[in-house]
Amino acid sequence: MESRELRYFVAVAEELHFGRAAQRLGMAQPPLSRAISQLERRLGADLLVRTHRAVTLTEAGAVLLQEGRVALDAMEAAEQRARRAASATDDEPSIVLATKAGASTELLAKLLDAYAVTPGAVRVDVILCGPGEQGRALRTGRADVAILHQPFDRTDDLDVEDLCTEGQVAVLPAGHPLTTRTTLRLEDLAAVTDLPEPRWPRPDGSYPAGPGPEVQSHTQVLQLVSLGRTMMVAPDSCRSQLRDDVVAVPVVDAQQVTTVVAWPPLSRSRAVADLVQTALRL
Amino acid sequence: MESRELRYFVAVAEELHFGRAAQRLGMAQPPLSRAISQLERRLGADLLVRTHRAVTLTEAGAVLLQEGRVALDAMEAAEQRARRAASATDDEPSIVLATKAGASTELLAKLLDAYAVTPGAVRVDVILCGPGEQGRALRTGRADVAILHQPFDRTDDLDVEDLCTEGQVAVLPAGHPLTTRTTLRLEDLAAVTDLPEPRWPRPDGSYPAGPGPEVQSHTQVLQLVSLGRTMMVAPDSCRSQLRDDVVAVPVVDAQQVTTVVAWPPLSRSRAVADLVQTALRL
DNA sequence: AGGAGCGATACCTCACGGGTATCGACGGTG
DNA sequence: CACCGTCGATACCCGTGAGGTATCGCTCCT
Repeated sequence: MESRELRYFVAVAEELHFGRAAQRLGMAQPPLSRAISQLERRLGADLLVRTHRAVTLTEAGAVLLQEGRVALDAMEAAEQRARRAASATDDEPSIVLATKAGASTELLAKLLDAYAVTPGAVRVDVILCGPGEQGRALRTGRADVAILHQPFDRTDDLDVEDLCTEGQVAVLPAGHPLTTRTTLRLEDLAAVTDLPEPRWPRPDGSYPAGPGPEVQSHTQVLQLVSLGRTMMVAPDSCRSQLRDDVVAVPVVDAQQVTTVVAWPPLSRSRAVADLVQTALRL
Repeated sequence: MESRELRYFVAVAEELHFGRAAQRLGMAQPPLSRAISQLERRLGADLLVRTHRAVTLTEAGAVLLQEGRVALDAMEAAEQRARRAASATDDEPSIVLATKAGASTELLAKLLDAYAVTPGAVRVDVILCGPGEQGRALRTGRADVAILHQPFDRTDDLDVEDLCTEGQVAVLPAGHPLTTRTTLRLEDLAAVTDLPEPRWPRPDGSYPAGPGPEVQSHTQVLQLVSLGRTMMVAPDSCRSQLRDDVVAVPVVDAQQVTTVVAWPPLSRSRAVADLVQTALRL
């Protein structure tokens, strides 16, 4: 099986629509149809069920989608890591740390400062990912180490170490009725209809449907909160970066959030090991 | 990057010789040369250093070799698992267990018997791998679960559970001088020059160089031992299957061998979970 | 009944993957 | 020191197949 065929299949399996998948792949629909049926012929198995109205996955298709994503990530990781190894030979070596845009700034700053004075420290590039995308950055080799948040991020195929656990707060516009409370419960938030949740972009740049505003950064969200256009639920530690026209109220029954440092298994980078050690000492 | 290019690169990186790699890939050397340099151009990085006398890996090449093997295994795993999911839809479902040819027969028999009476048990196909190849069978999707042996098999990217730990014995022809001893040490075996270690085939079917006989199965080895042509070091439990014209003598300072059951992370198969549970109860 | 939506089919084109022949650079050897 | 053997790169040719456009056939909605 060629990776091209697998990319095509994953696109169709995700979109469940040949036309849209072809568009996403930047090609016409007929060759895509043909490539998929050729793949099915080569595998000797049906992957998709085409009823004229909808495309659905067969059992084998579901398996190939799940395993295929892993394989494509591994392909991309191989390419990225080789690229980075090459540039490390020319320039100075460095590692890439992935974190959620705007999260845990304080912890991260402490970590980077502490690591910078470690003997043998290398440059650390920080990339900001959309929520839930840090793990993928690790799996595709765009990052060497990541800060992520249990239980939101999948970590089943990564090595992790816990850093800290904290509760969550609701961030609301100053003057909102709920800001008079000292604590909130999830049901209180569910009852809030005038402040829809913001919508973050998907990896491909498109936005999910919904009533909330489209956002790209945390500062943007805070601005929208202070304008009374949205609200946000975030870990306690975000309070240190809040503007004074927004109010944070603890949500007592929100899930505890554990901040963890994660890295790909098999990582044999000295710098990553040092950085993790530094993180654990904090 | 296409998987074809990666396969080509891995072949060259492993052979460190374009001609042999091309032969292994079943193609001519010039297109292979071209494909590799095209890959290097696309990555924007040199992967190989060609001195007219030898081909060596650059730093980036070494990274791409390591990561590329993982990625190619993942590609193959996706294909195999999809194939098996398809055939499971038609026929009855089954799982594949990989084990080393001829090892732990007793334990395995007990395990299969115990699992067979478990509610919801499915057919278990057993495949026999060359030494050290069970892990690869898991990683490439040819097997769902494997019996392997620490510390010989790599398990860093697999989930494992220990089953049992035992010492090792040297299996010698009856009448050999060392069979008068009740215990042996590794240095005793190293001093044995008349009985070379057997040579097992590599995954590609070729044999490593050496003085020992080429073998494909354990019975074959036992036959050769009884003929006084070779010797073997194996876990204690192999004693139960020995012919009476060979003698097993404990090797007191040989590494302890732990038999483990292993499966790919992310495996969400009910049958695999049941089999592992059964194994742990033994 | 008509039209819109969507995947499959038919057919064409050309880029590229793969083959053969050959070159060029080096190293061992008589 | 000239010769040859080895090995990767280059030049050139050819056929396959990936991708494009046009169109069909089926289904559902109005």
